[in-house]
Amino acid sequence: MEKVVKNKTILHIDGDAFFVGVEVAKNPKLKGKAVVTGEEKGIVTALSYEAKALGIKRGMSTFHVKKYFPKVIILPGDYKSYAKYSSLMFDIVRRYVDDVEEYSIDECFGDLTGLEHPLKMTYRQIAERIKKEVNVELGLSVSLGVAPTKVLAKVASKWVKPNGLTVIEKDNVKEFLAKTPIGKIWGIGPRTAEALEKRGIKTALDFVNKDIAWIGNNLSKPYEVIWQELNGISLLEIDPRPKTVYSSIQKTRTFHPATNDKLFLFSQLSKHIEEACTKARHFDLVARKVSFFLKTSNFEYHTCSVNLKTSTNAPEMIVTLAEEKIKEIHRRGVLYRTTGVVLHDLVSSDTTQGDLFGRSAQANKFEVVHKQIDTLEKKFGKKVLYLASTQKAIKRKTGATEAEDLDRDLLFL
DNA sequence: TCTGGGGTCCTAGGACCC
DNA sequence: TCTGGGGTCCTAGGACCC
Repeated sequence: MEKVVKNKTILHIDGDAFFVGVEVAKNPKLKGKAVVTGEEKGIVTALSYEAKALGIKRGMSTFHVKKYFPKVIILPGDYKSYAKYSSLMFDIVRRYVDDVEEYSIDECFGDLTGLEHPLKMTYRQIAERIKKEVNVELGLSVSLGVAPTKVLAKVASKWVKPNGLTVIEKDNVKEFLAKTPIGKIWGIGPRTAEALEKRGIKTALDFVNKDIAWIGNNLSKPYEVIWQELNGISLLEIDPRPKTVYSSIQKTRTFHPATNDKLFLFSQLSKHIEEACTKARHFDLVARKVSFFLKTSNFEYHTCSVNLKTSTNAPEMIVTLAEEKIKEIHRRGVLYRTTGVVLHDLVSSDTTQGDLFGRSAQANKFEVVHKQIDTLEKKFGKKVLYLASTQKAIKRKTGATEAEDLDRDLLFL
């Protein structure tokens, strides 16, 4: 049987300066003002168009903003609200579209294919309705793109921003691609863009005009997919599954100044392990592999990873491992700016394997204890209990006094 | 871009096995 | 002991995304 390639119509919605958008929706007095979020992190994580116009950029330190742009309003991130508005936005899309992929907190894709007749609207009209309802009901500004593939829908939603709606038809794809620098295409980052530009490929149209064989010979597989998608052939599917399955969980932290203090670095790792394990327990996942890294002030990674004999989400054994392994990767005289822990090969913990091959009794015992601690912490707030090895990281972070530290010492496991 | 934090996927190359 | 060739599995690391 011949495989029928169906023409698809994909919708992409992108929140405009989403975090700030939500802040304005919560407090309309902020409308039209230069607003940034990220106070709690010390760097700008999102900024209003008015702030952008002043020359403020993402990643700029809030200290710098305060000093040079004293009128800018700096807000702490309110991630609970962002998540709430996000899911309200996706719900509006689901009024019209069955298959919705929640791609990130402020973006989703929807498969509009075949909805013209049942909804008695053109694709553009469907998008207009969704946009209007998000604008009116949530007070959020969003930009929408409608196109034959996901990659083209991303091009479309970026075309007019903020508050735009752009439809790319099969026949006018090339007009859009001619005006799109190759590095702006979803999936083509700075490395690949630079390599392509050196070979004379500057726009997405230049890329599409290359032979598919050339792409295959010079680039890796994902770029062949991008090539097809830009040519209007839909290969990337909408994945409507809720995003609760992680294949890895990581916790990292950068600190200043960079340091060589092994004990401090270890206790940072210890804290990361606890946090990562807490998240794993929340999703009932256990890790089969864990890796640790130290990042130097030159942005080099010193990594090591370990396969766990017993998969687990309890931090004790992992912390012991980290203590050994840090000796291997830590070097004298090197300054480190970031520490990180990644739990890999996560599998559901309730797929209880037989005792022989499964989790050891000890791992299970720890996990049960931690489940109880999790409940306790939900009641009394975060960080009621933590491992002794994490102490130094907590101390340094909060700048707590000796007396306060002593108080907390009583709660050690 | 003087670079925060949390994810995914792909590939080259080594180890090991006929 | 030396010689092929081929397959699979795993690892580290790169590149990309928000």
